Order: sequence, then structure tokens, then C-alpha cells
Amino acid sequence: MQVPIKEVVSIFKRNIERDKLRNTPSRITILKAAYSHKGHFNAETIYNTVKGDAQSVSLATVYNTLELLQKYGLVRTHKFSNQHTEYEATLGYAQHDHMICLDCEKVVEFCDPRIQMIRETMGELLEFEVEKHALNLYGHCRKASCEKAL
Amino acid sequence: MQVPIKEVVSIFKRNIERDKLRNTPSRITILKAAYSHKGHFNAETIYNTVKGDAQSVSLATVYNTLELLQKYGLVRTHKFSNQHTEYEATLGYAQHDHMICLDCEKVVEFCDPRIQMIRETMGELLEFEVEKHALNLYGHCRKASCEKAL
DNA sequence: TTGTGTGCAAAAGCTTTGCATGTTG
DNA sequence: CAACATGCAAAGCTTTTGCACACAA
Repeated sequence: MQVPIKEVVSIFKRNIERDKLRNTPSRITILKAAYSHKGHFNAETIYNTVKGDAQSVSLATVYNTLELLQKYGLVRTHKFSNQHTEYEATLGYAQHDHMICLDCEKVVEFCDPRIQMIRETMGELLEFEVEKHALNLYGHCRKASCEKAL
Repeated sequence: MQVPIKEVVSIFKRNIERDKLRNTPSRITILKAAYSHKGHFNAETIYNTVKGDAQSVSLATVYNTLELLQKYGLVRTHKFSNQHTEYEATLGYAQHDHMICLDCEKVVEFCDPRIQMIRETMGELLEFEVEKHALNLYGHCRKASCEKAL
């Protein structure tokens, strides 16, 4: 269920036109770089991906643009246990949550329909309009490949 | 269902002895300060609470000790959307999750038994021993007191 | 006494900001 | 051409680290 990058760009352009912001090469470059990563990435990753290319960008612009993309719902942000903010593309990817191994820090994605029910129940009960959520399960994976951090 | 602080201290001491670590005044002070806060707090909060007291501590020690308390299951840590790590006491407090208002940043606690089922299902499916989880719902509260951040 | 814990200040890491310069519409 | 966006470097914040001194066991 991949969405063509052209369509993503076109959605982005529609958003910035509506907001009377500017369609700059840097922004498009960062958007494309964000969608070229399969899983999670951070600002530094994008910066390094693009650095050296014809259209390279500054780290500050990466941060600014990722925030813009988040406002438009084109990327999600996560705070796992490490220091920096992790991002991921949303369009064409199913809503999902994360299981994180406390030993090897592997991150596995999963879906469970019951989370949607919890959102609805709690939204009603607490009188919130729930917009998004983050569910992280932390544990120990039983894979042989799991290398204990210590 | 408050647990007397004496009991908390005694549990802490038992852990320290088992690990052959040292029972220092600073550690006890920080433990007590952590349990004197009702909700969430951060390292700076603890530091300020204790600063000026007979037994004051350094910020570095606060961080070290909070990490130790987390290992012993005496505090939980959270990363909401703001910069710093938030902590909360666990003993005597029911396991719960958080609803966060994107406008006024209010945090409301809730419980939903279905989260336990998700933990079990996903632990089995993905072959993880789930140890803990964090579920944050983000949305807009409909209270009059809600002041839009902007 | 011995090694662990503490405090202080400096360093580190991620993110934001200020300002002069470039570019878009 | 006016306003917005960018790049660079510096500042900001939270958290970690190094080292000399203090102190629990």
C-alpha cells in the first residue's frame, strides 16, 4: 500500500498553498528524503542523507520542515527511550504501535484493533477529542539474535 | 491505597543491600522527595524541593538516584511531548495511562483493562516477555479552562 | 581502610534561535 | 519588491561525565 511519492508531494503542495507558505526546493528535498526511509529516522539521518547532494540543506531547515510535515500529518513523531526524536512517514503506512526490546533495542511494529476502542471509550469518558496516540510495549525478545545491552 | 513512606524506604534498603550498594542520606532524601510528589515530577523539581534543606543534593545525584529507583521499580519514567523526562512514584499507585491535551498540556490519568489484554496478545504473538508499557492518548479537552497554547 | 557515592563544573547531545543573505510569489 | 525561508554559528536545555573529596561499610 505504497503511495507514489508524486502524490505525497502534491498533497504537501496543496497544504502549503492553502497556508500561503512557500514551495522551496529544500522542503521538497526533505519531504522526499523522509519518504525514502522505510522505518524510523531522525533529523540527523535526513541531514546526512541529503548532505553532498545538489540540493543540500541545513540541519535547522530539516527540523523546521519536519515540524511542518508533522502539522500536515505527513510524518509522525516518537519519543522512545533514547535522546532524540524519531520520525516516520505516515502516508501509505497503516497506523501501528511499537514493541521495544529492553535488551537489544529492536523495535517491532504491531496493530491491535482494541486500541481504537480504548481511544473511543476514553475520549467519551474524559471528554476529549482524541487525535492520536502512542502505545509502546517494552519487554524482552526471545530471539537468539538479541544481544543484551550490558 | 497509599503505602507508608517507611515501607517504601524499607523496600529500597532491601534492594540496596542485595546489590551491595550504599545506603546514603542523599539517596533516602531523594526517595522521600519522589514519594512526596502526588503526580509527575522531573529531576529539577526534586533538586529544587530538596535544595536548602539540611540534606541537600546535587542534580547529578538526583539523576543517578532516580535511575536507580527506576531499576527497582519504585518510580516510572515518561517522555511526553516536552523536553525533559518525567517521573512518578509507583508504589501505592495503580497502573494507569495518560490522556494529554494538545492545547493546554493538561495530563489526565485513566485505566482500561483492555490494555492488559493487548499486552498479553502481542507478547505471545511477537514472542516478547512484556515488562511494561506506555499508552498516551493525545487530543483536545473540551473544558472551558482549556487555554489554547497559541 | 577501601572502594563507592557525591558535588561541582565542564562537556555532551539534541534542538532552537538570531541574523544576514537568498529566493519565492 | 516584500515577505518568507535558509544557512551558519551560537545559544539553550536537559542530562552525563570526570575528578577530587567525603563517607558508608
